[in-house]
Formats: sequence, C-alpha cells, structure tokens
Amino acid sequence: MSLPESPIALAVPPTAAATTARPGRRTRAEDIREQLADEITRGQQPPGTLLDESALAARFGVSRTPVREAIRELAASGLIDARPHRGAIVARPSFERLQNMFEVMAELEALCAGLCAQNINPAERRRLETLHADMGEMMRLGDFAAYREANEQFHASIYAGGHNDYLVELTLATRQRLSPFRRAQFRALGRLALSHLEHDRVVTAILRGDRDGAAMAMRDHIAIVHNAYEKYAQLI
Amino acid sequence: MSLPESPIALAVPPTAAATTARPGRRTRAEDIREQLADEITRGQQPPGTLLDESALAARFGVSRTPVREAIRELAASGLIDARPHRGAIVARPSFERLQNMFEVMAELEALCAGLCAQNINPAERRRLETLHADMGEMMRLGDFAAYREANEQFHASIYAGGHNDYLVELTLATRQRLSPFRRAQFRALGRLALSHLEHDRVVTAILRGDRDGAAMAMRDHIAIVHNAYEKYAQLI
DNA sequence: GATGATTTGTACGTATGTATA
DNA sequence: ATATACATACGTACAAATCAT
Repeated sequence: MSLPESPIALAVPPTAAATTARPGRRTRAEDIREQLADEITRGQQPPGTLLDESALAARFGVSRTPVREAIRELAASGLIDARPHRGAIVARPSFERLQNMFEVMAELEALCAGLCAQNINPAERRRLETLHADMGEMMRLGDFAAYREANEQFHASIYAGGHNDYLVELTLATRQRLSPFRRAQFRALGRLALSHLEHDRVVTAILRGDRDGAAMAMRDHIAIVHNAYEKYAQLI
Repeated sequence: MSLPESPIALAVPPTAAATTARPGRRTRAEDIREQLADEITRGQQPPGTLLDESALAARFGVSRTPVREAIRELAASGLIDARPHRGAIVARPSFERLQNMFEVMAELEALCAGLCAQNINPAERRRLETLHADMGEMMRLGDFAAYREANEQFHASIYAGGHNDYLVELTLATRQRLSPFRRAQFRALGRLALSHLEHDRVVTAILRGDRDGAAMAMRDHIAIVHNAYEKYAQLI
C-alpha cells in the first residue's frame, strides 16, 4: 500500500542521468518524451491508448521526427509498446505480467531497505528519523495530502541511504512502469495509520542496522498482491 | 565468477519482447540496434567509443535516420550514453557505479534462484538436473568451450524456473550492460571445478525447494567484488 | 574570443507496409 | 480477395549547436 500514485518524474532516463550529468541544451525530443512519460504515469494516457505520430507532432508544434525519437525511447524504457508499422500504444501488460512486476517491485524496495540498513550515514539517518516523526504527526492530523507527499520523500530517503544509484534507477523505472496501474491508497484513515505502522517497522530495523529485518519489513509494506488486483480492474 | 562473457544476445529490448510477440516485418533500425548491441557486449566497441551517425549510416548502407533511432533505443537501455549535440559513446560507468551494478546483478540472480526454488515445475526440474550433470562431465573432461556454453543455459534455466518474465528481463538487461566489463573466467581448471561446486550448492537448494538457501548460494556464486575489480582494469 | 568546419537536431517528402472496405 | 486509404519507415535537406583552428 505504499507506492504513491504520483510518480517521481523521471526527467531524464535513469540510465543517462547517472552516467553523466547532463548540462547540454535541451532537445525537443527530450521535452516530448518527458511530457508523454508524465501523462502516461499520471494516467492521462491510459494503457492501450494509441500514440499517433502526426497528431502528437501537431500538438507539440514540431515535425514527426522528434516525436518518433521520443516514442523510441519510451518504448525502450517499457512505458509504451512500439509495434513496427502499426504504431505505438501505451503499454498494457497482462495480468500475470503485472503480478510479476509488483513482485519485483517489492523485492527491489526490500533490497533498497536492506542496503539502507547497512550503508546509511548519520546525516541520512537523522533525516529519515525526522521525516518519519513528521509523518506520524501528519497521520494524527489526518492530513492525507501532506502524508502522500512525505511518503515520496520517505521512500526516496531509503533509496538514497542504500548508496547504490543503479539500484535506485531500476527501482524508479519499475515504479514508473507500474504507476499507470496504481491509484490513491490513502483514502481511509485506517490505511494511513497502517502505512505509518509499517513504516515504523522499516525505520526501526534500518536504525538498528538490521538488513534482513529492514528488507522483510519493506517487503511486507509493499503488499504486492493487493495492489495488483486493485489496479487491474481499471484496465478492462 | 559465473556471468559468462558471451552475452545472451538480446535481439529485441527485453521490454518489447515480453509485451508482445513481434511477428511483424523487421525494420532497419532494429537490425542496426541489434548489431550494435552485439558489438558492444562482445567488446568490439569498447566503452568510450564514439558512435558516429554518418559513419554508421555509411557502414550499414542506410541514411542517418534508422541509425539515430537505434542509438536512441540503446541509450534508453543504458548500453550507450547519448549526449545532446555531442554524439553518443559506448557507456563508460565509473568504478563505483560498476560495483553497484555487480552488486545488483548478484541480488537479481539470487532472487531468480530463490523464485526458482519456489516455482520450478517437474519438467524444468528434470532439465536443470540433467544440465547440471552434463556440466559435471564437461568439467571432468576439461571442455571449457562446452562448459561455457552450457553455463549460459544453466543460468537461463534458473531464470525460467522462477516464472517471472519481468525479473528475467531486468536480469538480462543488467547482465548485458555489464558484459563489456567481463571477460573469460574459465581459463583455469580450478575455476571450472569451483564453478561447478557452487552450481551444485545452488541446484541442491533449488531441488530441495529452499528459497533462501538457493538465493544465498547464487549470491555467493556471482562473486561481485572479484568481477568488478578484474574488469575495471581493462577500462583504463 | 571569433570564425569556419563538422556533427547533431529537426523538417519535410517519398516509399512501404498495414488495415479496412 | 483486391484495392484503397492511411500510418509508419526511411531518405534528403536544412538549421543549430559543438569543436577545432
């Protein structure tokens, strides 16, 4: 129940971002890719939607060339499915595949948490503690919006604490691919309280330096199957 | 010490391959991407090599357009680093990043093995047993080439036994990105014997249905740090 | 630092393959 | 089943940015 539905925007493909800091001029294809990725992850372009090159070119006020390049990159990242001569559609994984992706997501998050327990430094530790305490207050106040926002930072802090950028990229990429199939999870107060309780188990294990415990607590927190079922409905 | 240096050729980006079976006509960009990926993973285009669009276009007898599309996809998959207005080079991860990638690789393989222990079916089980036994014979005969070949199938069998295609794709993608930084590992007979012994621990755990044991055995088998060091030398 | 050469980014036109009548 | 319409794949030309001098 943790993965927030507003995805962390990946301005640049994870890969490239980490390989080199990218100072250079922004290209149109980049902007278009970023914009399309954002719309897909937000659910504005639901799975199965056909991405028409000419229509997109007209919409963005460019020729088809940069649109095509954006589509190629999104296809390689798995967010869309580009079929030769038949156009590209927003990816629509099978139910079984979604289950697989959720399972992997849980394991990646668990690995992040485990590495965090092992590698977190004092500054990161303080930040995680503070953040978690603040979220406790948000929960007590019933401030859903703030909690959701903070939840992003919470998970991001755990990613960072693992000190493995490649793992972070894989995790974010998987999260991005799953985001069209998730929606708000913090509607009820009970959910929010449960989430915070699960977070507490994760944080405690991390601060204790308990790698296995942190991984287990995070794995449970992600609650794979639940997510998978809940989201699949919206596909049909 | 297991990852074999001749990578499993990824004809199609893992992503697309699993989303849809691709019956359609092959496109030039696809062929070029496949060819370039192959050359990079084989080490024919070492890290840092500049991929000149015009030169590649001339070489493949096409215009720059399909070459550019191939480059975009390879960049998104992380095999190359495309810098706006500055050309694309074969990815050259930092030493720290390589370590991160090897660590993740070990964890992904471990996860595959763990899932395999949990989900393998009788037919797959028989195949794994047979394959492992055959590799024992190859080891005793000192047949390096055959062993290396079979090693590919061995790992692929374990991937398959996990019944999680998404995980398989992540694992193969990571393996592909690491392949330029690996080289032959089976030179010495002792290495071959040790590999087989480690395989034996993995297989035993899998056949016993011992998820954690299989994961641990596989994690050990991958021997992250060793690989990372050994391969980094070739970068400089 | 300015200028020319070179390479990449974008626009546009044509060919080819797919889908529908 | 054939033909027609349409979208995509590719080629070519130009614009813009980078780099070499």
